[in-house]
Amino acid sequence: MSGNVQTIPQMEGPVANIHDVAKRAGVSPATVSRVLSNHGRVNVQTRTRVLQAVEDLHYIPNALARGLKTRRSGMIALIIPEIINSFYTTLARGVEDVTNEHGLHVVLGNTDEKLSKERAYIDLMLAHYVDGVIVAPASSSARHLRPLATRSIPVVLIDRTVMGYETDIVRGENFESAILLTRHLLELGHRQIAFINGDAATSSARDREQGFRMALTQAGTPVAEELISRGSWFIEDGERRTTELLDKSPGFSAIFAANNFMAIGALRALRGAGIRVPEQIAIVCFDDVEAAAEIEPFLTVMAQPAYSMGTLAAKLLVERIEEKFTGPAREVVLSPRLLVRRSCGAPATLTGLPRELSVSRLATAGSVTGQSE
Amino acid sequence: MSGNVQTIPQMEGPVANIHDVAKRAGVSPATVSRVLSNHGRVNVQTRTRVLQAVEDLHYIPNALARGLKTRRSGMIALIIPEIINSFYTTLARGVEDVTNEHGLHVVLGNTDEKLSKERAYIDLMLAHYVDGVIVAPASSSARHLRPLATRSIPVVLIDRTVMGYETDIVRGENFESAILLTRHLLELGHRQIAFINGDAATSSARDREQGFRMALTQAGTPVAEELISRGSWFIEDGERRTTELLDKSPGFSAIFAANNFMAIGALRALRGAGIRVPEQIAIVCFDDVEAAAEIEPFLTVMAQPAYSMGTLAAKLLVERIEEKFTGPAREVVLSPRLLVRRSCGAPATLTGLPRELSVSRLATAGSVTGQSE
DNA sequence: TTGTAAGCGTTATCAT
DNA sequence: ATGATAACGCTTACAA
Repeated sequence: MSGNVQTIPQMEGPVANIHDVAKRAGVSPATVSRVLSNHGRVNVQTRTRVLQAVEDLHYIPNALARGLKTRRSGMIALIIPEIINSFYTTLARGVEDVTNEHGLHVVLGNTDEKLSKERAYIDLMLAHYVDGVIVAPASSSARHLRPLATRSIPVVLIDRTVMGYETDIVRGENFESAILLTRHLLELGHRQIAFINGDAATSSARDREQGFRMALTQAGTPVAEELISRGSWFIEDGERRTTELLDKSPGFSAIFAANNFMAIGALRALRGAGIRVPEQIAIVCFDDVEAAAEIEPFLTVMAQPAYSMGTLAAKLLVERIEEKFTGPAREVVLSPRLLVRRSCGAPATLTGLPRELSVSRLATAGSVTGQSE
Repeated sequence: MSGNVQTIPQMEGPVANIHDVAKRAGVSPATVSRVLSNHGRVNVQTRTRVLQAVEDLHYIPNALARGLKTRRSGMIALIIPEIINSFYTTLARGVEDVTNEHGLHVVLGNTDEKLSKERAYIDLMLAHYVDGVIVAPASSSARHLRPLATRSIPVVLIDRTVMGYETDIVRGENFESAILLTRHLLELGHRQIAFINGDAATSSARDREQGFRMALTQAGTPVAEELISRGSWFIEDGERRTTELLDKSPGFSAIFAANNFMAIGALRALRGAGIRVPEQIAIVCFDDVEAAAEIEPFLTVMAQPAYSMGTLAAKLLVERIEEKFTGPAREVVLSPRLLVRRSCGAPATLTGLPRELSVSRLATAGSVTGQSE
């Protein structure tokens, strides 16, 4: 096995272009082009000759040259902030399944929640003339999205809003869902609830926090500012800030984490401090923790329909790309589901339980007034 | 909020090109090009004038035109089979972190374990003249990789081998690791072990199965063919086949799942059948189940160093792209780590436990003979 | 139905 | 140090 490896550039022949194919098929480049892009009608005889030549020469049309002419690439960009978070990857699967049906390819960019990376990806995609962009923005800033509109490249926002940029958006309902999730804790008797929020630069963080505050206010429970912590969406930060809260403002009996990752971080912190979950401190969060929940039904979560968000966003985008729809910006708001799971404390009762123990749906029209965004 | 949305193509101005920039800066297009691609030397005065014009016009160089000329795109493609599997996404993070340092952008393609999708992505990337490709192949087929070599586009395989194509590869050690993992079960007293394998078209599936067989043989335990099941790598398939095994060949006391997803599927199946894990049937698997393990230390796994695999593969690729290394194909084999976790059965003992309870490293040079690939 | 030729926006070569 | 000019490989009027 080791030893007799050959060098890499095996058979470094010249790459065939459309002229080579034309010559071999005895036609003009224009005809080859017509065959390959299915435009003008072409004799079935010559068509097969051309296809044969394409085959023989392993011809792959140069997408750069083609795009330079047509200003289209057949690619759409999907830009997400956390590639390791299953919420965004299942969403990506949804996008993919729809776009592939329309002959479009998805290229994915991970921004790591950094505006700078997001900007770089947008520019990259812009420069490559992608046909459309779906982006879950790392912040509410929209300046870097402008050039897309200028070039009339369709954009669909997903999961998060931005400010001052009207475009199609598919997102989860955050405000009322946060109210419900908070109420769930209140009903269990919790009064001192810590809120571990994500980056306040994102709309979802702001909406969820407002929902949290509203629920407390409605219940006549004072909002303890010292129990509200903001930072980044990552596991590590959730862990750090939970530890911080335990130090500075102990005494809370529950934690509301604004996403799944921070909930895991909080869990780590509590375990590290020798605190049992949920017996001593309960945790709930937004977004599901799929695989984890499979292994042990645990953590009550407000699960967003990630896959559907992806398919819907993709549909909106494809409609724009194919110009089936040219109207004003649309907003699709999907309702998360409250999944109440049992803790690990009572393993005997787990066997054979259905995977979702309890599901409550959000009413589409909420009772809360004045709340928008 | 609802109502007064404007239409999308706000400010659909013409897009500036290099001529516009040149005109505004009072220079020739060639000079603009020189400034932006840092080639020939250019007067510092004119340089700033050019950059000012670029700024003013929001000029973004057309990557298609540029690539058409230079045959480079500044992008590398990363093609993975399962975007929802954290093994591949953490690997992707590793790739990203290294390539970004070198000014290269990663575009990611998900093949869903389908050769057809992999082929489509390779062709797409080929057509777009990516500077390099890292691929975790869906099968051992290599035909569709040939054109990459023809165009001397560097390729690094990751996680899985292919047949008849010599190129750089970074992979986990599968054979001996499977032996160790099997031995772990044998030492716990298990004799009837079911093996839920992934797609036999992938090298990792074959190697892991061979390791499994070898461990049994070495221990003098007969290999029960009816307990070996092959199929796809997905959760659902792992679940289906586990149920099948429970039906047709009951009596096993442990399951060796060839990856994390099938282990989750197996767990589902066992739960569905009212079987307690690991009290009645134990499960071990390849690849970690990070988030899940955070929530409840569970499942003994052979965890591969996904992030490092990504960084290493990226380093090899960058070396090829920058032509720092032009030698023969290299093979990097990383050793997984056996993480022995406690089951959920004894929650009282969990508090404050370190996250990795026990770690054993593979010897680099194994004692097993004749085994390669 | 097919061929001719111009042009997409860059970069590279050659002058100046 | 900078400018003119010819490609790069394709598509698309327009001609035949």
